[in-house]
Amino acid sequence: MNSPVKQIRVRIAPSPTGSLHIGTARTALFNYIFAKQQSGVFIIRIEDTDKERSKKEFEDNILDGLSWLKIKPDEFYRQSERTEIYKKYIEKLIADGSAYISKEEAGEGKRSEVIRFKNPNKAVTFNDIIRGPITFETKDLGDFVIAKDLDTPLYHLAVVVDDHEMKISHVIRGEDHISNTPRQIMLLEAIGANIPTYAHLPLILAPDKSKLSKRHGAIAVTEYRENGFLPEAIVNFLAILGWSPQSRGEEENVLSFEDVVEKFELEKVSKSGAVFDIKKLEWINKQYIKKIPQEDLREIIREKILTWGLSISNEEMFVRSIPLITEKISTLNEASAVWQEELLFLEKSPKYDVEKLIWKDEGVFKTKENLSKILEIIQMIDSSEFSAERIKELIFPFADSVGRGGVLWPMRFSLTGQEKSPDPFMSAYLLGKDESILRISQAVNLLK
RNA sequence: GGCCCUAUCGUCUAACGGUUAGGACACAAGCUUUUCAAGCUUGGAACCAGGGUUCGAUUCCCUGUAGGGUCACCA
Repeated sequence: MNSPVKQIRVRIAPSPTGSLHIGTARTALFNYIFAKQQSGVFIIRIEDTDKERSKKEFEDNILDGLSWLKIKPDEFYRQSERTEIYKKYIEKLIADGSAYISKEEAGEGKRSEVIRFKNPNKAVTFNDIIRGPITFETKDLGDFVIAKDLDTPLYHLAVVVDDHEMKISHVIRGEDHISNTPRQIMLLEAIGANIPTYAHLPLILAPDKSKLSKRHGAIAVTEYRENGFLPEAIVNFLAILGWSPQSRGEEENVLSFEDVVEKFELEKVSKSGAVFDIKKLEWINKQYIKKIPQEDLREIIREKILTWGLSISNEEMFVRSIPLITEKISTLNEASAVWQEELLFLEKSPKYDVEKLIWKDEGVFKTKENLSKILEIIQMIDSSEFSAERIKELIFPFADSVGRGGVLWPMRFSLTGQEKSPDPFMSAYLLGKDESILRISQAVNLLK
């Protein structure tokens, strides 16, 4: 039989009982990448059959997060709106003897009747794309419950009916679902459905190698957004966590979404769990920050600084400092920290103890002399060519002639009054010629 | 505990029987800035153990060990 190429249809099936988990995001991403690559259809299916635990706010959070990561569904469903469909299947299953109504021990607020699947007790084997053949003996699974009643389907039933109705071709999900697969295959067979192809992704692990969970800190995608990570960086990081592009020695780490779609191979996804390395995420994020155009970055950084309740009093100094800030930060939020800690001297005139101007045992007189000479040099520089490079070029010969420490330290300190700051030339450039002259003059006057 | 999955530097990984076991993050050192970062350069760092198969195993098979997942009227 010449079967035509089957339409690829995949889905991500989050249950809205918590915020978008980083692991769910990765599963969604891998499904999305696979769909894009195979010209398939990507479906988001909200699995909200548990009325007690499902919350609209979580559904919103999940959808927002996915949309922020630019993972957009071609089709969207909500299980709570499909009760009638499940009901038909449950009735059919009961009618043909594949399921039965079971009387349960009443007590402790539990129901007295549920609907159980009649386990045929057989060996079920499926061929996992990532792991190869996996076999289970289903007899120890028992007659599991598939619904509380005709109008209240449970997880396995709803998944199976939907995967069938939605013609899902590939089920790509987390490794924690491997043990659910035999139950679902038996149900699929019972309703006469095709068995989709399965691919179980390795889990994302915490540093202690256990499944990543709330107690390990940030796991919600929205938290990463709030902490100044870029969606492109998260997508890039998640894509190479458990998968790496075919390489000839040199491995590429910074990949655009298009690159990933082009190079991705589901069969090449690794089998073992991967520890979530925040340091690497930060490094990747830094690479993406560097790609943002200066003007855009300026406004993003401005917004970050202002929302932190900090002020920007001199626009020119602020604009000049953007490349420096960009170079230093690996998340957007760090911009405010840099502004507050290392660039505070741009906001207010330095206040310091006079002795701190003196480098080691240079002495007051020598320091004053050096500072005066620096002042002289800076005054000579034309405002139009007042750059860190130019200042350095002119100060260096002098500094080398009398000893660098005695020149560079007082220069930087008189300008900034801070223990930590950019180097003296950059500090002078950021302040501008006039302000630099003013601050160094003040330092000269303080030295007596 | 039963069942299932997994096993290369600290971490993410490359290698598809023969390599000085490669890269990235992290780490260390040097340079630079005589501050702190960033940046650049260099360096240290791994095949879980034992049996097979083979001329030859990190690679294939088995056993052990270790780690993980899962055992709901949750998903």
